[in-house]
Amino acid sequence: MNKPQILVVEDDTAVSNLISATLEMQGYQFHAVRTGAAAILDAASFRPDVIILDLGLPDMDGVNIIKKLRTWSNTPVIVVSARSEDRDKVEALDAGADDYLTKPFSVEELLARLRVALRRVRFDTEKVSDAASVYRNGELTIDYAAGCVYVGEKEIHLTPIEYRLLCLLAKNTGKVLTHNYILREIWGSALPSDTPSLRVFMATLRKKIEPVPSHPQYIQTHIGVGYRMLRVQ
Amino acid sequence: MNKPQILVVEDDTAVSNLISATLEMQGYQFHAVRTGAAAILDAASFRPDVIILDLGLPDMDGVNIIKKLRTWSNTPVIVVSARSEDRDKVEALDAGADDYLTKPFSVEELLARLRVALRRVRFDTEKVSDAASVYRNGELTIDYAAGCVYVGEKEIHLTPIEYRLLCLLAKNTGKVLTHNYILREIWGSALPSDTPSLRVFMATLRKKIEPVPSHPQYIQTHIGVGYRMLRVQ
DNA sequence: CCGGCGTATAAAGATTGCGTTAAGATTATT
DNA sequence: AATAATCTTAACGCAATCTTTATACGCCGG
Repeated sequence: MNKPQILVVEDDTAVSNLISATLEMQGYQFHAVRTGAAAILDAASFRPDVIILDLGLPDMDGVNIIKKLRTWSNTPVIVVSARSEDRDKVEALDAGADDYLTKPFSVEELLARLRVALRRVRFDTEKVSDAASVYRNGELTIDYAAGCVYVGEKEIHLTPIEYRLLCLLAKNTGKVLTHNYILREIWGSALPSDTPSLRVFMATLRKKIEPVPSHPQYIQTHIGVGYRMLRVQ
Repeated sequence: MNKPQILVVEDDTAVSNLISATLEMQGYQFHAVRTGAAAILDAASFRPDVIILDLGLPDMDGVNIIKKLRTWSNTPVIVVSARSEDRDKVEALDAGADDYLTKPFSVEELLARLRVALRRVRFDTEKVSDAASVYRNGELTIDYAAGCVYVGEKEIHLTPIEYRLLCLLAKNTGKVLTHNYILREIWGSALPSDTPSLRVFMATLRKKIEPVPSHPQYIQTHIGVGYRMLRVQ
């Protein structure tokens, strides 16, 4: 394996420099960015092995960055945050972060936790070839990095849940996803009361992406089971 | 997936009880042991999905437990320790631990980090099990992961009960399944009134998968007993 | 050849689950 | 605090599915 690539997302220059200097000294290759938007773009284009993410960025909420990332990537995320409340930790970890360090942190500990993350990447590299950052299926295009969805040439607007739902289906094109699985993935815990909600979202999603919503081309219903994204053409 | 299995290794009764009670409340299955020797034994026999390990055990050094474990297992290990020195953390993490929590810890945080570890386990096993999830018999193909059935190249649509019925027969190819057994497996309880229903389902299933439904190739009737899936070709 | 037994098949209800709409509640935005 | 966007909930018509019922078929011993 080549030199590990690390993406550092941190707006505080002092901390960023500290981390960068440390990584350099350890022989890692890295990119440093200062905003959430840049983080998402870089995660897609540079394909880092691990992401070190500060939660307190100026432009986006850190948890939302993680969620957005997790729609298409499994790259380990180590959160570095000034917030030390349990709530913050739980929220970030449940959103998909792999580890959480509270500032001020020890450089040694960060490096150790980084090694843990890299160990895992090495372990399951090639087993799960990380998805591409653009998904195409028929007329449908999802640009994960930008968070945009197109039907043909036209960009369409999706609400957050609609977007995550579509990504989930797209990531599992060809597989039937059960209601419970979808509910767990999108809502976290499967409150059975949310099932009707899922139907509503499917309806609105189909209205936005299907040429003829009453005869779905992309999203197929499996009655009594769940839904499935079909490969078109 | 089944209930996650957790192994708790902790000699302090108070902490052990706290963790156990919490796990129980969350619906996890767990074993609690008090020594390093027992931990190694249980990790081998019990095959937990995650191990929660206290470093300060009476009989062995915690780091050595991890090292020993890592010679043959990749089960995620979450360390819980009273030592908060960087040296200890680095040592444990580099020995193969996946996470390190310092006592006193918040139960919420432990649970969140546990979920992170379980997420990884589930992900790994999913990818592995995918390979063995296709059944082939003559022209018949069942893709368990995708939940689809093909006859030749053509996908055919099955209702939930038809699908479960076919899977049941397929998983017992060559064996005769009695009416009662099938009724219990598919309907849960064997109400004898459902037997005619079973016949109807067999008929529709045969119509969908058999080239000549009146001369079944796959599903054989054993009069007075039940049905059997035959190995074709 | 007949009649009983168990099965296959068809068709007719009964039931369940889905899609859709719209209104109310919640959350984000300004 | 007001407004807009989003999410949740409830209701209802409709379609798919399941169960039931009825009839026909084949096998076997008399």
